[in-house]
Amino acid sequence: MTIGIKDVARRAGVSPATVSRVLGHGPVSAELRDRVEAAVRATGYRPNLSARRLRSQHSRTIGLIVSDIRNPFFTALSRAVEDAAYQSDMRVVLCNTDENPEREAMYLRLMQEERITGLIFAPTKATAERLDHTLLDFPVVLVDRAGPPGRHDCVVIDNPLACGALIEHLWEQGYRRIGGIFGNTSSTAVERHEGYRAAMAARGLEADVRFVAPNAEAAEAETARWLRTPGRPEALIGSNGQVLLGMVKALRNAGLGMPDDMGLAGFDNETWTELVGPGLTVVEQPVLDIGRTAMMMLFERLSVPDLQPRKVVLTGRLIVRGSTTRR
Amino acid sequence: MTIGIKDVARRAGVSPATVSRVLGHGPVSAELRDRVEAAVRATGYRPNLSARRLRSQHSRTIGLIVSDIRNPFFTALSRAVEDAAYQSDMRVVLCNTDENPEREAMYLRLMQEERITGLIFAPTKATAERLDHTLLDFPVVLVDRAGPPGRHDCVVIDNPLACGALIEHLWEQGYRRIGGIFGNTSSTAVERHEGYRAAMAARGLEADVRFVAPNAEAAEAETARWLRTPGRPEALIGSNGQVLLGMVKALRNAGLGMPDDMGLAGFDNETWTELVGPGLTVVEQPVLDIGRTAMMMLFERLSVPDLQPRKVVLTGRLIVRGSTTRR
DNA sequence: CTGAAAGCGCTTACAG
DNA sequence: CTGAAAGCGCTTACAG
Repeated sequence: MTIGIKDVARRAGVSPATVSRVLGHGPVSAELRDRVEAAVRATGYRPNLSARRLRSQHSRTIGLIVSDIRNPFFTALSRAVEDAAYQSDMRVVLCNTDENPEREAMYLRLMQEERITGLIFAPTKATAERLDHTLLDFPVVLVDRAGPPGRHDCVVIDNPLACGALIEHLWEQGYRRIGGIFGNTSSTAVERHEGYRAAMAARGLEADVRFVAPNAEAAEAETARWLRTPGRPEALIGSNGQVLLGMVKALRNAGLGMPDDMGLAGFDNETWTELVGPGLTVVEQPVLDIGRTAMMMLFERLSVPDLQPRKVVLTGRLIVRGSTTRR
Repeated sequence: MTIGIKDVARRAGVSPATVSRVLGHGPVSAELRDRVEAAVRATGYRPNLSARRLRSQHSRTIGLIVSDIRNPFFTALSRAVEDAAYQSDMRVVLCNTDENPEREAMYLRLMQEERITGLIFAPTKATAERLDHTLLDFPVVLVDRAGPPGRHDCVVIDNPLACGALIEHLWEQGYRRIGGIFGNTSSTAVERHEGYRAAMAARGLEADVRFVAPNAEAAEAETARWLRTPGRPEALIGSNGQVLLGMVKALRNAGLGMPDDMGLAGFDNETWTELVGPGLTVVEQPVLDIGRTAMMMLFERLSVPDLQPRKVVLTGRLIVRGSTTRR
C-alpha cells in the first residue's frame, strides 16, 4: 500500500542500498543520485522512521519533560529546545507532568521505550532526589531545578542571588514586613525560599512564608486566607509566574492596590506582568539561554560520557515596575 | 547491551512470542504470565517502540500541528488532545508552525514519516486551501480553522455569531465608530472579519479594519499607527488573544484608558484579560470541547473512512468586563 | 561507487 | 495455550 524503498529502487533501476545512501549521506555517483532523486519525487516516497530508527539504532530524538506546559516559562523553554534540536536534525518529544511524580515515572518509562538520545527534564523535588541516571540509558540534563548537589548535569539560575535582589529592592522602597509564597514541589522554590530567608535575616527582618501547590488556584486561595489574617505583610513575593498570578487575583478581589496597599514582586516576566495594574516587579529568567545551554550540555555529555556532573548557573534580571515603587 | 525480549524469554523459560503476548493482550496461562511478569520486573525490560511500531504497522500516534504554541488557546488545546489520547493509549507528537507554510509542509512530511494514525491540525489559510487529504495516508481533522467548505472534517466555533455578539454589545454600550484588527493568516480571522462587517452593516455602521500578522508585536505596531491617525474609532476589537495583547500595550503606551478613551474587546479568554485595567470583554472558546471533539471525529473517521466531511460548529461565550462597559 | 545479504527487536499468522 | 518461523522497512558491514 505505502511506497517502500524497494519500489523507489526498482523505479530508479538501482538497489535499495543505493536509495538509502542517497537519502542518507553515503557515497553515490552523480548519475545514480539523480535517478534516485527523480524516483523519490515521482513516487512521493517517505521513509519509515520507525524502521530507520530500529535499524540504525539511533532515534535522533530529544526528550523534554516539563512540569507545567501552561507556564509560559516552559512554553518558551520548549521552543528554545526545539529550535536547537532541529538545527541538529533531531526531533523532540514533549511531555507535561503537572508536577505529578507518577506522571514523571510514566514519561521516564516512555523515554526509555522511545530509546531517546538524551533528556532535558524539569523534575519535582521528589523525583529529582530519587532519580538515578545510571539506571537510564540516556544522559539527562535538569533544567530550572538542580536536584541534589553534584548528582546531575543541570542548568539553573542563581535563585538565592535573585531573591536577594528582590528583597534588597523592597527594602530600599521602605517595605519591612515582607512575606513570601513558595511552590511546594520544586527545588527551585526551595532555593528561592532560602534566598528569601537569608536576605531577610541579613537585614534583621522576620521571615513569614506560606507553601502552596505551584499553580494559580492554590496561590489565590492561600493569599486570600492570608490577607484576612491580622498583621499581614506590607509586601509579598511569589516564587513563580503562576503563583504570582494567583496572588494578583487575590489582591484584586480583596480590593487592595499596588504598591500602596500591598507591594508585590516575584519570578517570571510573563506578558501579563507588564500589563496588570502599575506593572509587576519581577525577575526575568534567561529562558532561551537555559534551553540552548541544556542542549549543548546534552551534546557534550553524549560525546564525553565520563565527565563530572556539571552545574551551569545563569543569572536572572530584576525588572522594576510600579507594583513595588512607592512615590 | 539493552535487554531485549529474548533475554526476558530466556529468563522466564518461555518463547519470545509468549513474552510478547503477556505484554500485549494475547491468551497466556496464568502460570506463564506470572513467570514472564517476574522476568520483566527482574530485568527492567522496556520494549522498543520503534520495533513494535514497525512490526505491528500501528504507530498509535496522533499528530497535532498548531500555529503558535505561545498562544494559550493552543496550549490548552494540546492538553485536551493529550488527555484524550492517553485515555486511548495513544501518544501525541506536537509541532508548532509559527503560521509559516514552509514549516507546515515540513511537519506534514514528518507526520507521514512517523506513520501517524491521525492528525489534528490548525492550518494557515494558504495551507488549508492547498491541503489534499487524499494524498495523506492518515485522516485529518482541522481545528479552529475550517478551510474550504465541505473539504475537510473540522471543528470550529461560530465566528460570525460571536462577532455579532461582540458588535451588538458594543452597540448597546453606545459605541458607534468600531474598528477591528484581524490576523492575516487564518480562515478564522477571515470569518471573524466577515461577521464583523455583517454586524456593522446591519446597524448602518461603517466598517474600518486593519490586517496584521497574528502576533502581539505586529498588532501593537499597527494599533499605535492607527491611534495616531485622525478620526480614530471609539472602540476596537481584536481577532485573537495575541492580537488583543498587542492592542492593550499600544493603548497603554498612548495613555488611553478603557472603556472611556477607547473600548476594547476581542477573542480568547486568556488569564491576563481578566487582570488588565478594568478587565477585557472577550469571547471565550470552549477549547476543551474543541480538543475532545476533534479526537472523537478522528476516531470516527478511522472506523468509518468513507463518511462525508463533517463540520462541527461549537459556540463561543461572551464575557462582558469593564473594558467596554461605560457607566 | 554499488549490490546482495544480514539483521535491528519486535508481532503475528500458522501449526500443534 | 504455546513455539518456531517469517517479516515489518529500513541500514550497513562486506565483498567486489
